[in-house]
Amino acid sequence: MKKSRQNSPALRWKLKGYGYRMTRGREAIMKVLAEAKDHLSAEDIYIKVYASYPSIGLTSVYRTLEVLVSTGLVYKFDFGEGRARYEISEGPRGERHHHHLVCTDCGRIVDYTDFIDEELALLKKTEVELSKKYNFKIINHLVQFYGFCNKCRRRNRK
Amino acid sequence: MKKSRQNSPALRWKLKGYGYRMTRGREAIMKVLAEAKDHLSAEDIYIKVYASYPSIGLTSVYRTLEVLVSTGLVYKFDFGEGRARYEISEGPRGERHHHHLVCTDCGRIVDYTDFIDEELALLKKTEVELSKKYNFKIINHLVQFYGFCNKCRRRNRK
DNA sequence: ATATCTGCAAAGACTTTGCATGAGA
DNA sequence: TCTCATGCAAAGTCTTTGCAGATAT
Repeated sequence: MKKSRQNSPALRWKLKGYGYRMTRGREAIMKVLAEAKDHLSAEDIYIKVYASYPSIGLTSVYRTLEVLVSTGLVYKFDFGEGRARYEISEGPRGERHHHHLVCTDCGRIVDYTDFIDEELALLKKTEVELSKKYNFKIINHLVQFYGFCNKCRRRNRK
Repeated sequence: MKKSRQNSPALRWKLKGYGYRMTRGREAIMKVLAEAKDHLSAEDIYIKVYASYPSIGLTSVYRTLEVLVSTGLVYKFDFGEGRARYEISEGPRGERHHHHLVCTDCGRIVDYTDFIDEELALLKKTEVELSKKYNFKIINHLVQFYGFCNKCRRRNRK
């Protein structure tokens, strides 16, 4: 059974649960996100969807992403490239939940899940305390490390 | 003694140490950053500098910020507003080092230093392990929590 | 049937670039 | 002096908006 067959209906149901209509474009976008291995930009998604559904418009990609991000189904990231990147969410405790290592030189991104349990435990604890102290309802967190990857370090003697 | 008198010369020295020339514009920008309580956008900085040095150009602000960020003297943040915000750096172990709590509704940002020690200890440990495993030279990290602040939660019943 | 959603074109917003002039060391 | 930095204007990118037509429920 293909991944898309597992994920799309679930996402589909979720979006409808939020009161949104399910359209061919939205479904295609969600499928691309569900199957993506990388962090895709809006244009990346547009191109991928276009291949199987050429009547898609870039505007719809942006609008759908806005909806998906606002419902928490998708994460939006900024890796300092001047464009946003998107990634399907499985919640901060989901199986594929990870944090990022970003090379500030070439933009390479490593998803890491090592030590995630310990990190998440501390983040959860911090979250509880911060919620109380600052009266925030915390929904999500972002953890990224920045530095130079192997190649860039060698190339620049960093 | 004013804060600016403490910080500007230090920053000044540092920039020169990287081989850059110290100009009136750069000094003014650094002074504004050193005295800032908030996270300033390029335009915020431009406006503040303009008040005392009207021959400043927005382009120079961008160019100076690029230099300052590349040397690590200033942090660049994205809080999801479509524009970058800048903040003076004292390094990840500096006295004023903090993490952020971001309201995704109104954009309000809280700098918190609570529990920072424990967080930093774990981050440091993670950093060491990640460096080893992925061959990265880690320079910096970013930790942000996203959610709804008190006001927005009430307003929207979140 | 009708409230939503869509694509297209245009606008908007932030940031970067080209180039001649000006200024630091 | 001579390289580096600056301002201005223009261009470049990504993203959002207006609107008439199409679509999901």
